[in-house]
Amino acid sequence: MSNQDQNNPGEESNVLREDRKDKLAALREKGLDPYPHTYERSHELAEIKTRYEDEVDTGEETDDLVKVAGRIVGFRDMGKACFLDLKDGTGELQGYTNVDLLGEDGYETLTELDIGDFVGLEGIVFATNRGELSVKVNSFQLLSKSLRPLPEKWHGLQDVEKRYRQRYLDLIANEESKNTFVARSKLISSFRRQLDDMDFLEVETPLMQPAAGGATAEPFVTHHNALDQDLYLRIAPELYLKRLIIGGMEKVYELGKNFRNEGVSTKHNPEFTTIEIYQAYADYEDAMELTEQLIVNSARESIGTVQPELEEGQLDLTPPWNRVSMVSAVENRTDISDLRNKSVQELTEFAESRNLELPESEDEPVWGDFVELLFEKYIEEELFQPTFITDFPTDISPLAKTKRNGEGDLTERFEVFVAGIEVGNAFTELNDPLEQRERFRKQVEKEEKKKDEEFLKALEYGMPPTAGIGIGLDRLLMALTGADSIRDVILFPAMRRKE
RNA sequence: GGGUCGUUAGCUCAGGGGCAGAGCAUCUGACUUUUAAUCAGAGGGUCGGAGGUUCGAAUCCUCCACGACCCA
Repeated sequence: MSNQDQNNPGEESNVLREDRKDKLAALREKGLDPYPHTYERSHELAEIKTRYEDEVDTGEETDDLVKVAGRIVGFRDMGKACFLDLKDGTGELQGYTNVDLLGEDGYETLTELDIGDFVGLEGIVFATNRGELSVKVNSFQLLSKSLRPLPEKWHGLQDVEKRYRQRYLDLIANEESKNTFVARSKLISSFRRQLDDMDFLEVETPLMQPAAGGATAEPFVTHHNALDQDLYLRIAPELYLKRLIIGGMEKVYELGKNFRNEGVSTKHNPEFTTIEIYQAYADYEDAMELTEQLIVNSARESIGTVQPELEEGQLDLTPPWNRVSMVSAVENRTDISDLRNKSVQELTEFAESRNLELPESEDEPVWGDFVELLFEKYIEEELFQPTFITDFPTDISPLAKTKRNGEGDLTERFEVFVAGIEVGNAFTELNDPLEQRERFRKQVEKEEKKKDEEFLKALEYGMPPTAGIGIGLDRLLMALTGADSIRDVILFPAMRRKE
């Protein structure tokens, strides 16, 4: 058989779909509208379950007439009586009917419906002889004809590629997937609600920026035709949010996407969602408390617990969380002592002796690169219970303020790890404009100076002491649900185009 | 970017040189309280694509596409 419909090149064709198109035509011939505009339902399916579950005994009928609607996901025909499973956004409910209830014609029309079709059912609530709460259908209406078969109900949709490319099928077939994305939605609204309640203002800063700053990452480039100017999709909102602090908006947050033109992996999607929070007159100690609070509450409100059972064991988010300085973590895990006084030369030799290599870079390696390398190699994955790793090297933290006790090699910066995943990064913001200028100069020797000049200008007007927090919401959801891949928490993850 | 594995019916999967298979789904028939309904029968395939080896390729080889995992 040809894979292309004769009249519509490009349109897929198979026997199952042809059957359904024939049924669609037959319905129209009978004068029925297969795609009516609306249907007024009296209850959602979960409402009926909640209300009647304990009230109706096996074999008992109520007098309550209800109208429900949803997708047919199961059908059991017994000749002159049948059962169907109806699914709506809230749950599933069984419908029962027979020839006596619908008449010969009506019954025949009903049994010619397909799994996947949307219908409205009207009837009384009752419980079958087996005790299953059901609707005894005395009239029904087709609400939308489905032309393609759904994935098999028992095994669900297993094909990983199809689950990502056709997420709607995944959502229909795999309950856990649906639950993950419901949790995602609740997680996001929880962050918003908590911050709003604390009088933070939600703000929006440019996604398209003349220069992509605030982090080290490869940006996506686009072009504005009228301005005849290249623009970059933001890699972080940080530099704009600090301008708002400078402008007197003392508590702001932005929840949205960042874009990084780098590899795709189980932990990286080219677009990902973060929340960045800035608070004037606060420091990184305050940021740790706020981070704990936000994550604990958002876990409770999204996955419904602060002690989720994951494959690796039970995660316990109850504060306070462990706080370990990065240097001491590395010292304890390796046999390096007095790490802060080790030279780049010594650390290079140590790394070589352990077969460790720094990621490729055009810049000369600095002390902090090795501390970070050792941390990532030996400690990061072991951090199952929530932990703050504090006091990052200054030379890898260009936007963070150095420690207040005068230790210039370290900053008041932390990252927070949950279930072995880095979910957040925060610091006491560097607000000394001349020092910031110097740090940028060291950081990007070659790049054009203009890049950060507007931000430096803003800083020179004066920024109050400020704490900033960034939390990766995809990563956080992965940690809370035990997802192995970021694609399992992003509805439509980036995929290569397929012919 | 490199390595390993995968791609067979709508879905879930067997089959690894000799006729293209199973379960579910679909279609036909039976069955008026089933629930992975049951029973009997039938239809459904570019075996991811292209090339090669062979008397013969879903199967072996090469290249390509897409995906998963690991490494960078």
